[in-house]
Amino acid sequence: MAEGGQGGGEALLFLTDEQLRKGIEAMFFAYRGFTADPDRILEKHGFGRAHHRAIHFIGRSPGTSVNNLLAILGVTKQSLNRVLRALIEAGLVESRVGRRDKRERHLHLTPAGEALERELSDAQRARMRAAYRAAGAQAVAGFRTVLEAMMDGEQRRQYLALREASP
Amino acid sequence: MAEGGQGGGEALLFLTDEQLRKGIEAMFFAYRGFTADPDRILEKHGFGRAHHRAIHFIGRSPGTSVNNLLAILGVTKQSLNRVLRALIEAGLVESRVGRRDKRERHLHLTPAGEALERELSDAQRARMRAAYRAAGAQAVAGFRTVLEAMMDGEQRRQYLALREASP
DNA sequence: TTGGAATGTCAACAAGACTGACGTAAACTG
DNA sequence: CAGTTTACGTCAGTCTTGTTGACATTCCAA
Repeated sequence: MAEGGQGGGEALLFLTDEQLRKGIEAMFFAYRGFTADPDRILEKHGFGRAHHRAIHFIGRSPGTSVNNLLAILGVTKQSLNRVLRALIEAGLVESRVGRRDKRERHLHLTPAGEALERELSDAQRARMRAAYRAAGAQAVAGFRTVLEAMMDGEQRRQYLALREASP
Repeated sequence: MAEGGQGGGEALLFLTDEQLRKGIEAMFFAYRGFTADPDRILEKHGFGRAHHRAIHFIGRSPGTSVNNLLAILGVTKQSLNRVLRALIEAGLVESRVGRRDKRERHLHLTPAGEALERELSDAQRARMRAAYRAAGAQAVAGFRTVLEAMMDGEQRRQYLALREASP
């Protein structure tokens, strides 16, 4: 179908409500699959999704400040703080007082934190890899394109900022 | 087009960890965008995401049983019951005793429930439509293909079952 | 130097998930 | 027909993760 060439075929785009609804439901079910593996691992360690998100983005941007993490995660600082405290107590995250600005705390994963990060992202990558393989390269490109278009402006800005960091 | 993605280029599929990570982060940020509009509407009415999910799937499959809804949503009956009770009290959902099997309750949206369902799904469809338009037809196909591949087997079964209902 | 802004912490609360136990009515089964 | 299973509802208690509000510390600029 849609051999419209990479022109992409705006012309072929018949968007019935039913098709849109399928997209919505696909997001719902796929997101559950997307979080299923990490959830199982986290439970073993007594953590939840909030901890996963913190670990992910600290691992992604070592030395990030609490405020920066706050902006990415879109939660209140009090909520993040609880999560962070648990991770620091468990010895997975280290919080270093800023050298230039002592109000800031710079966050890093400890070796144990890196190990859990790897365990979590290995699982998630394995699922993503399988899905990508099953779908093919063109599908993958389309997948990313639609997801980016679905973000709010601010979210897309943050997403692309992460992208820059490691192109 | 799913199979082997013919032009799709399995050959072109270089799945670096970095690329996979981008896909993971895209899911994270896109899902936030995906739920942002409904969340705003729900707040006005004093409901949450859990209510949205129930409303969506009742609207999708009118007359569905509690047990069926339970399976789709993947929560406990206690959790669903709290949500359902609120929706029934608010006059958005009606629970009818089954005719054939009187143990069952068949769930329907009232006119008010349908109105809220429409308000919610209009918002969500508008975003989905904009994303689809921006991405093009091929991207849309790829998007759905990858999402389906990302589901667990049971989830995919349920997703496709909904699909059948209205092809 | 002093007051405001930024950063982070502690405390209390709410939503929404969970488990476990129990009750009722209807349907099924030997 | 008696006993078991199924479908649903409810009460009670816990956990995670979000929320506000109040407060301490640090920096910076008037």
